[in-house]
Amino acid sequence: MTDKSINLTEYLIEHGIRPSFQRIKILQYLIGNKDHPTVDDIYQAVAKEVSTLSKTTVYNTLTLFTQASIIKGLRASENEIRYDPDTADHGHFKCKKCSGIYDFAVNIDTLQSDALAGFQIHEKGIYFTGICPACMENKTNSKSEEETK
Amino acid sequence: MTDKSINLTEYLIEHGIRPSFQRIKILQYLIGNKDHPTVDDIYQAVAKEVSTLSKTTVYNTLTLFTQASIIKGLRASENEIRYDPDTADHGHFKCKKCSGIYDFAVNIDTLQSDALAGFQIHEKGIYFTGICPACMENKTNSKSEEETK
DNA sequence: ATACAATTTTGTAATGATTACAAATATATT
DNA sequence: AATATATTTGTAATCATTACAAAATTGTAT
Ligand SMILES: [Mn+2]
Ligand SMILES: [Mn+2]
Ligand SMILES: [Zn+2]
Ligand SMILES: [Zn+2]
Repeated sequence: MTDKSINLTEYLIEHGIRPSFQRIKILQYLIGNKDHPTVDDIYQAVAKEVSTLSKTTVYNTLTLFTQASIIKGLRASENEIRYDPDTADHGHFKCKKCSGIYDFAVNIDTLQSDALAGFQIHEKGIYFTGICPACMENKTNSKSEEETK
Repeated sequence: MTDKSINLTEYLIEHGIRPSFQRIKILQYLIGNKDHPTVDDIYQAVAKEVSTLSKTTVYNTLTLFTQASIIKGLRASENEIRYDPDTADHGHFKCKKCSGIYDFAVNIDTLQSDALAGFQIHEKGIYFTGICPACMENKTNSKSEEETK
């Protein structure tokens, strides 16, 4: 779902998900924020619009969306799951300094040597870590203390 | 760290780690069990030999070993970290049925397209999930209920 | 529209892995 | 032996996630 013109309600129905108010708002946020937000990021943001929102609903909804394969849960961060509305195969680079998570294109098919013959593959996760270009130059990057917790 | 004949004490010293009794026992267990054990696996096993062992010591030691790059922490499992004494680049396949984690060779260099030019890469994690060959045939695999929590 | 059933949301209470912390123990140095 | 340093241990937080049941919403049948 990259096309902004698509109707979110229809989109959910097409994937067998009843389009409740909360679900639409959460999906809307995800599509508008492809920076791999955490559950709390999503909760905090959507709660501003839906004041009665429960974090449990966010968890429920994300699980539902993930099962319907319209989003993907990422393990790029140590402690928490981050979510990605881009379900196409791509790699994730996590900067140790600024904690930013960058997408990167990757030719996953070249990976599939004969090593996994006989295995039925469902998901392919490519996670790199290191220092991003911005943090490489900017030695005095102070975001790390705040965010890396 | 594949050669069994190597002296564990010397090995730790070479990597700047003081070879305490607990550390040697934990390293010994890791080298002898390359099935990617959890912290609790390691604790339960080593505690049989070192009855006074504290789980905190296991955590401390694993962090120390990881920082010294003699082992690697894996995020193949959802909730818990698993540890691998094989620090060479290789992929991990997690079977959703039996929860087993399989190593697989992967040509990681072919991945590095120009997408990450300018990024300083420290770690490369390749995590696949799906069904392993054994579980594909054996439809009535009951391990899943026990182990998958 | 009303009554009933099914679904969704919500709040609160567990769970469980990891971390923080300080006292106790062991090891190194003088 | 005395003292300083490093390691281990036990217990108490932390914190993301899950479990659960009541409340609210929505769908369906009269
Ligand atoms: Mn992404
Ligand atoms: Mn491995
Ligand atoms: Zn950065
Ligand atoms: Zn299996």
